[in-house]
Amino acid sequence: MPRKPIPTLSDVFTPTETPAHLARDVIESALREAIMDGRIPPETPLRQEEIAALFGVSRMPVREALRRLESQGLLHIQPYKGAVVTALINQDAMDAYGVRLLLEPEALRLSLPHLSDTDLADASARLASLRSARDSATLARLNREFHMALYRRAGNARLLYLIEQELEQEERFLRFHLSAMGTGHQARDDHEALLDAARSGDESRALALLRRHLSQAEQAIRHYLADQDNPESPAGDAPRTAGEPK
Amino acid sequence: MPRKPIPTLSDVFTPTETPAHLARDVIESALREAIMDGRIPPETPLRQEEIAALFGVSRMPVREALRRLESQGLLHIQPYKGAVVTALINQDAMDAYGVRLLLEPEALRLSLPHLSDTDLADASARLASLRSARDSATLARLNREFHMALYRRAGNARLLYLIEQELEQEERFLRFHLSAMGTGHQARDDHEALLDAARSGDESRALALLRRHLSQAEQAIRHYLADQDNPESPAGDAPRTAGEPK
DNA sequence: ATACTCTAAATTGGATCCAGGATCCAATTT
DNA sequence: AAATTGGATCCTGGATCCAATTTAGAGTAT
Repeated sequence: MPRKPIPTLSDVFTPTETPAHLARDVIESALREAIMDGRIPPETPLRQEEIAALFGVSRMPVREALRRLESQGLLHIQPYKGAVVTALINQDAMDAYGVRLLLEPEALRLSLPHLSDTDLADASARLASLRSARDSATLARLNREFHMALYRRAGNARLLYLIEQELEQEERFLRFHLSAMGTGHQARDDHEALLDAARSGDESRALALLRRHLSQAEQAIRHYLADQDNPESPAGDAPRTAGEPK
Repeated sequence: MPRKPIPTLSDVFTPTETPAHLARDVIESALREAIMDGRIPPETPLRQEEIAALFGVSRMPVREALRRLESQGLLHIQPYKGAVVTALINQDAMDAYGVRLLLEPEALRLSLPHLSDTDLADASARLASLRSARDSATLARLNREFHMALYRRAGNARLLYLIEQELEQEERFLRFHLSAMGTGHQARDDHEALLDAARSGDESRALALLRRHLSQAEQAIRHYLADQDNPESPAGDAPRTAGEPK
């Protein structure tokens, strides 16, 4: 009996050459999903035996799944000590915004002339959903999908792959911290203007808007992280990662 | 007597950061090396049992090593069919040059003001070695090291990581095809001029040279690949490498 | 001879077992 | 009481065994 396949967008890059539901693939997808949407918070140690029991398999497929997740940067494995979920975006990882400021405008520039009405409608649909969505997880996902919809026709698979990597990292961060940051409306206006520029095919305006949007997002996160590390107004209590061992 | 009577053991023993030589890590490194320098050519199927026997271990550490190499893009694994070494740069992978044309000039721009005499000496040393090196493997490696030496001070770890990834792919390709391409001297002049511009801190000239260098390298490889696929003198041709099975 | 079917060998996926390192805790020492 | 040590326990790394799948080959019918 084929189990319900877990829809992962990484399937976009691996053209579903794995029709069989191998345990290791099921576990890998499930763990990635769980890590990405925060059900498994950062710093959580992953015990092979525990996961194996959870899925009703032996430790073997778990081990192979963990190895792959490590290569994808979601886990950190130390010999004889095990795997822990990697931390979210921190000050060091802010470098990614510098990279995105290079990659995404170029992707948009390449994609703009080839965007179809369907593509624009897809992006618009995400925006509409963004307005009504309440939970951070959905908001973060829609944000990524909106951006990718605009870049989709860039015609450079490698470029799109790298951008998606960065966007997934941001998504994971936003799922955790978006509500505490409270900059959703800011980004919404940016998105509206960006989509409008894309619709009219105004390249220079669209690129300028995207660059500004990314810069502001970087600044927002940078300030948020700085406040986390050194809270000046401890009114809104920062949910310090308690990390209670289960 | 203020003299310490007994030196601490940490002074006696160098705190080596790599104490454990796990089989899977040894195998992973060995296989990557072998794939990168061409001892295992593309399209080669890798049999777990064969590799295990070669290293005198069981299939288990081999399997974990293969998993990681797959995530790193060196292998392609299909369920129940096994792992094959991925093909080298092909027409599809030329996308990478578009990405490099974005990333590397930015890295050079960021790095240029902070390059020390030591960094420039390192780059110069690579150039000197490039002049005397004969085999493609060494040439390809020195090419990568020369570029990275110039970018080293960019101060954006993520950017440098991505560039290194792309350079390693190119290195792997060049180890195979550099001798057949015969464009080594072309690149040498580019490198000389680039290093000169970097020495004088002439940012705009250095960036222009780098962009031209990358564009020409892309064109050289593109033409080479086109000739491979569609040779002007169709004599006894090499086995056609069955393109996209789509 | 060619195409087809079915079987056996080859190969990978997964389960179970054992060994070695890491961690925690009590016992001993200072 | 604080620190060190011995050892019990947990967890991971690797080996071996069995199951599932693919592939190659023998055999048969057309």
